[in-house]
Amino acid sequence: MNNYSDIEKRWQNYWDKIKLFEPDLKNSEHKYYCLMMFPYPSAALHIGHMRNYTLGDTLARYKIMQGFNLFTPMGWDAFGLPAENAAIKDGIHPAESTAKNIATMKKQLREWGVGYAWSKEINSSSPEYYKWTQWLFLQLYKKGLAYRKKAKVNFCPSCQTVLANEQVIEGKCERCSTAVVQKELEQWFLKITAYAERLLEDLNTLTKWPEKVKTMQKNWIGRSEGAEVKFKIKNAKLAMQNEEFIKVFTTRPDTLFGCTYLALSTEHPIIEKLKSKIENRKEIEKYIKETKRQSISTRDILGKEKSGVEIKGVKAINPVNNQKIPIWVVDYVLMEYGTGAIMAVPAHDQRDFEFAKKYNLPIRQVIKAPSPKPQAPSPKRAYEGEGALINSEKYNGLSSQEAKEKITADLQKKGLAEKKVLYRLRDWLISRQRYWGTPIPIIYCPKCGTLPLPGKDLPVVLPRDVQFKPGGESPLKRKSNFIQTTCPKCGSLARREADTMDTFIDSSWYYLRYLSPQDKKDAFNSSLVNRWLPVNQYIGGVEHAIMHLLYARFINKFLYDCEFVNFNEPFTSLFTQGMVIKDGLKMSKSKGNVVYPDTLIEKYGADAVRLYILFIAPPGKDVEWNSEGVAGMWRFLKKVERIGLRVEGGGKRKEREQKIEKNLQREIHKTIKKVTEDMERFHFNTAISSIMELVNYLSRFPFPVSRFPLETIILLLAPFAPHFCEEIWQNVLKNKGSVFKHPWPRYESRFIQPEKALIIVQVNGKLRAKIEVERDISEKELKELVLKEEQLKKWLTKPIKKIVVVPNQIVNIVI
RNA sequence: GCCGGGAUGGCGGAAUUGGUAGACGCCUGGGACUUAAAAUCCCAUGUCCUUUAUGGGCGUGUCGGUUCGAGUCCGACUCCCGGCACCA
Repeated sequence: MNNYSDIEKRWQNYWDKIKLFEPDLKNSEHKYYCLMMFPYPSAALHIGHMRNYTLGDTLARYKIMQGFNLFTPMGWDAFGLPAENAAIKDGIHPAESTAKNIATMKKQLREWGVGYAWSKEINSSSPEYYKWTQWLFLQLYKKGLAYRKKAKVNFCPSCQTVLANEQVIEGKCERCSTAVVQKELEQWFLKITAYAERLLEDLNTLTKWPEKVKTMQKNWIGRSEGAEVKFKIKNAKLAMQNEEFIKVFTTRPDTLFGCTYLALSTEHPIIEKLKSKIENRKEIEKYIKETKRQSISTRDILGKEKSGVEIKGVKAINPVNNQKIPIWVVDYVLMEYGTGAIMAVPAHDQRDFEFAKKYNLPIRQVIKAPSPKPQAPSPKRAYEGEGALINSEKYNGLSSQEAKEKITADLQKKGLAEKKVLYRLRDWLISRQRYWGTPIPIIYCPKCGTLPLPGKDLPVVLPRDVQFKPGGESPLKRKSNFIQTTCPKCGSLARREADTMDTFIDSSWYYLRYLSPQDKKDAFNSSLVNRWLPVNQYIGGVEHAIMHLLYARFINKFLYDCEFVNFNEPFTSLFTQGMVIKDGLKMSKSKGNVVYPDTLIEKYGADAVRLYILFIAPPGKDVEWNSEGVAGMWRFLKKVERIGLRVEGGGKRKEREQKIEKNLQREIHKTIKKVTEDMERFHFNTAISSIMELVNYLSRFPFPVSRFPLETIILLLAPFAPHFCEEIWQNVLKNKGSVFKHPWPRYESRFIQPEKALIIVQVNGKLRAKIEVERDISEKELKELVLKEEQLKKWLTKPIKKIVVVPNQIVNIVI
């Protein structure tokens, strides 16, 4: 083969013609829904993308050969920030650039031999799709799961625009370097917290998800059991009747006696309330102003060194011992989590410990670590484990567990504490002050208030004809014929919501739409969806482990509760692929380290590149890209091709199989077994290497050989190198029909078992000899054989203490 | 800062359950074939020592532990990567 492009195109057209990837959706028997996370249509796809899609395609082709009724659709997560930025910068309409990118990507996917059920293609930015994203929002609204509240955004005063966290670089606007400020806006939220417990609990049912993803989700939801404790505020001027409290949440009420100060978030409302009593008001106000976060991102807030200022003139009363303790305003307590205030226990919390050291606050040990690891709070660390209470008056000697119960119960009697379960998970802020997204179907009427758009009026169409200003303010806001509308209830002049939705909503339900992308009546066809879902295999980047996968699970559960779907979790099995790294960084256009596969494909063919990309590492791991090895895969395919030219004649496959030489027979069946097992666990790299071993074995074999070994190799290789294998299968081996319509080969165990066993003989765990013996001989016989071995004599210089025998494998002599 | 993951030759990696570390491929060196080149084939290729036949020591990020036996399990640490709620 020398003209790859022609041969590859021919087979790509052939697969179209035989509808290899077009499923029969009416028949869901033996179904296999293989789903790749749909991509954002960025410019051209690079090697990193190619890795993801060949991985999915290889699995899909393997499943076809196994006889599954495969459904593997593809679509476009087409709304989002980059297209809008490009529009602002270059004046090209997002719809235009998106369409162009999609065309490029489809062409590339095709050239790679990556097949999809293109008749089911979806695009989240088309009105046919986002109409139903809006419908979904209305369902959530109807059930009280969508609500409005104030929330902060990054705002660039110079560009007059809201910035994404990504656009804030060290507190400054990425476009104009102006210091970013925070702005409070009324925004829409989805009540994902109402599902916190179920999202957590049902992780247990996801047995085919990677543990690491489940752990990350679990920690993200962050369920903690503890108590909310009230600290009274003392001030000379504060009368008893209008007592103020500061509430804190703690998982460690057992350490209450070690609490030596309270720490408040800079946004805690009590500061404003106590204003008149604070002696160092100026100082506090100055501190709050200075530390006013320049970014709303947690990593910026918690990533820097902690600081704080003591509030003078007021003290808090520790409810367990009535001790007066200072109150500090600090920058390491988030208003969003818990009560916005914490009780600080420097002896038993590392952050508090460091803070106390810095500002010379008292550190009081109240928990004694259980021996044998006596761990007093050393000069360097807090002891964060549990243990026995000390310095805690009547609770001394109790275990942490007992003390938690008892102290909480005692405080509860006095109305000073309450048992609580707290989640770290926050509600999902979905409002975006941007153009290129799904409009939120809400109308604000001066008389009737906030109203959902009636379903019959959907979709709220995103106006095409808008102006993108260099400043970057959302063009929807200025589009008066979009904003102005009439109230669906009273008919008076009303205003549309100008914000659009987070694109994560688009991607939280798309897997349902694929079954009926042209449906005009419903978002999805429940009866089809219930037969074809949950998705058998979901494949995507590990960077989506938390947000996208949690949002999709949440929306699915919501739809389940509404009885639109009858499955509780959308994705049965999840595979997270690794990233392609170049020069130590994730390959991405913004980092300027992308490698495009096109020239490699031109030189070596798509199959060699596919093979190489799957060969260099297991698909779950990150891999550093180096184009040099592609040639090796090309050589490998050439070698297979040469064997193809030297096989002999016809006969029935079964007969050919019988005639084969015994050792070759064993190698073939061993390889089938190995490749099949590797396919199941996504170890495509070792699957390929064992096919290579068989090819090496065969190429050293006296020729001609019968067709059976080569046919097997072609079948095993077909999912990886589809064009090449189809060509050999049909045009060299002269088989009728597609190689993918031929069943995946099966192995027979009886051919695999070797007669002899190779025994590794060790002395004190070090390899000293290898001997071949009959399989399954008794331990006694084996020991005798081993001890007779000449080459061992020189090692057995001391008396033998013990002999460890692992049958058919290893003998370790301990001297 | 917090959560999750990773580290094995010159390079990508293999070793699936604690049992021969380095499969397979790349790079590099040597040889065969050839008028020559390409292609192909063969050999070598962790490292050090003794050199020559055998061999032996060391070696899976660092330090320590468990075990007859550790890349794999446990503890502490270092560095790198992903995520941290408006990139998707």
